[in-house]
Amino acid sequence: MARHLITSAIPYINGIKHLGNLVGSQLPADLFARYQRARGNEVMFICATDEHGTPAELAAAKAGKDVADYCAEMHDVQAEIARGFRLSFDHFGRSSSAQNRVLTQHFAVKLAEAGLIREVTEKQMYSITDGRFLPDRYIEGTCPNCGFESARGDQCDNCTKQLDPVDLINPRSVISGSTDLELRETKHLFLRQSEMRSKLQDWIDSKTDWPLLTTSIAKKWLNDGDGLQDRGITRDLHWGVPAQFEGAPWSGMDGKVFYVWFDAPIEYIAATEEWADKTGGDWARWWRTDRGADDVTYTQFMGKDNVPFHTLSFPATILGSNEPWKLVDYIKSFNYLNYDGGQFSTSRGRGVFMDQALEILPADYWRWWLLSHAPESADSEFTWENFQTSVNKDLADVLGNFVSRITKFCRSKFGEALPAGGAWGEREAALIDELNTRIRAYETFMEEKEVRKAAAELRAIWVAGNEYLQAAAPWTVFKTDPDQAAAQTRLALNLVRLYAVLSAPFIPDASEAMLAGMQTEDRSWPADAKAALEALPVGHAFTTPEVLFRKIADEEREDWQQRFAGTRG
RNA sequence: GGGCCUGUAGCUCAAUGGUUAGAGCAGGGCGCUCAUAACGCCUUGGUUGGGGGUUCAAGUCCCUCCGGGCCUACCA
Repeated sequence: MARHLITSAIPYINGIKHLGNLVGSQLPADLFARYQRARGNEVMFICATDEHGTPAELAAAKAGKDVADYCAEMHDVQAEIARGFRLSFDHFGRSSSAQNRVLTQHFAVKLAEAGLIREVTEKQMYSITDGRFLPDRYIEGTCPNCGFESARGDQCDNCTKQLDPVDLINPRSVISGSTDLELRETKHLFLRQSEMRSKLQDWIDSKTDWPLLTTSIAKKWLNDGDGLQDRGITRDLHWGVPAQFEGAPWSGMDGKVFYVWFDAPIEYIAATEEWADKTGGDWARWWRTDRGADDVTYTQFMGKDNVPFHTLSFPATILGSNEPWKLVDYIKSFNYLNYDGGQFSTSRGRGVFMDQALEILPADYWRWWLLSHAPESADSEFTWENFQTSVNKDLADVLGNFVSRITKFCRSKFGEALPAGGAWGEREAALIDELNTRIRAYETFMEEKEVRKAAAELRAIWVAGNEYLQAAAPWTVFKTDPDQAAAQTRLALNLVRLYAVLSAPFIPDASEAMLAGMQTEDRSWPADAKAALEALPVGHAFTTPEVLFRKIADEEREDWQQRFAGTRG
């Protein structure tokens, strides 16, 4: 039995994520996790909320809440929504956990022992009114290049020129609007990634089967300009893992915390510890190659914005520690999902957010569309028309109607149990051949994390059932040869169970509904289609399920189109 | 500015340099009547963004121009 460690990029705590965030990491990770479990493999599927950083502090302040309370509340909200989408995490952790604090500090010490931490004193903008140092993006002013009045400290959105906050004319705090800014000296810890460059380069070069998107971003960072740069791993914030602690090999870091991007990936490990503490399980056999993790296959899922941190920073942390931690084996990255001619926008409330999606339709509808249109090779686009068409055609007509037509046919002609009599012939043999071929193809696409191709293959498997029924025509055969019609009907009812098993990673609720209808708990993966189509024997009782997927009407679609065009309300 | 990705049928997407560029949806025709007005079969539709080049052979490789997108290290 293979062992799969699967992590999804951890969503930021600040607010509810939109469908683009979902399809970029959590959903495909869940698909893979469910598939591996269905194949009988041992799976540890980890996700968490990424809770530290400036935006969390500001969002909490805006909500008038203590940041810890705010994060706890938002974590529960996100966890509830994740359950709603049937994301099957073994554990949904929190980067603010005690386990992560200990582990993050541990890694920092190990990196320091390896000579990979250096202290840097630099000058940064401090807002006296806000009482905090401001990240470049939290400073606005007039662009010295083009005169644009809302240029950010890092870049002017009008002329795209790269800026430094000190370049801005009349700089002000984005938070308070205050112009009471000054440059202050501050000391930070830097991870000497430049020292790790050739090691990381060799590692990336060895990953010839990774998505182009993943390796090209990594190589860009490795080779751009002077090559991989050292990176600050601390910040002047209150909310985070304290950078000064008992046993720290440095001093003068009081009141500072580790940068979110240092502690966030470490949370993958810490979340597994959280899981172990909760369940009594053994986290080390997933993460320590000296403690049983050497046979683990580790796959990460993320949007393209996360790639540099997962291909370079986090591996630098792992490798630099000189400890036997499990390193990622495959990084599946995704492009962005756009919304109806533009981008999803959290700030402008443009697009569909996860909570809203579930208010409108059940999880499976969204899961199917998102996964079958996953932005793998390029950015892809959500349109309501496309969504409506896919749901109505693929789910309602092809799959749902198949279940409906065969169960109702059987009920009316034979009653609600698999009828006896008849035998299979050439047509059935041909179907079995096709199914075997397609199921093997489906497995291959799933193993390769080719999400859209897997979805297309699954759909083709559904279509094969309709083709068979149409060609066999048991409703006609029944008039002259009821035994033969019974054999055909038995096969088709077994197809329903087979479809439930194969479709479960994509549409778990519908899969359960199909199994419930067939009154079986048999979820065994079809090693051979012939055997799978004999799983439910003659006389096995079933119930005719309710409509599996309802159709989306034009009026509904238009209504939603209006509702989600502008501001979230 | 630099780097990367991308442009293929009306739409969404496929195609290790190798038959006549393929699917789904939409459109047209036929069939079926078990079914959620569902299903099946057949079919229309392409100067592969433009131009040039390499090659026996180019959607695929090279150059160039045009369009779309992302990243560019202190948002996360």
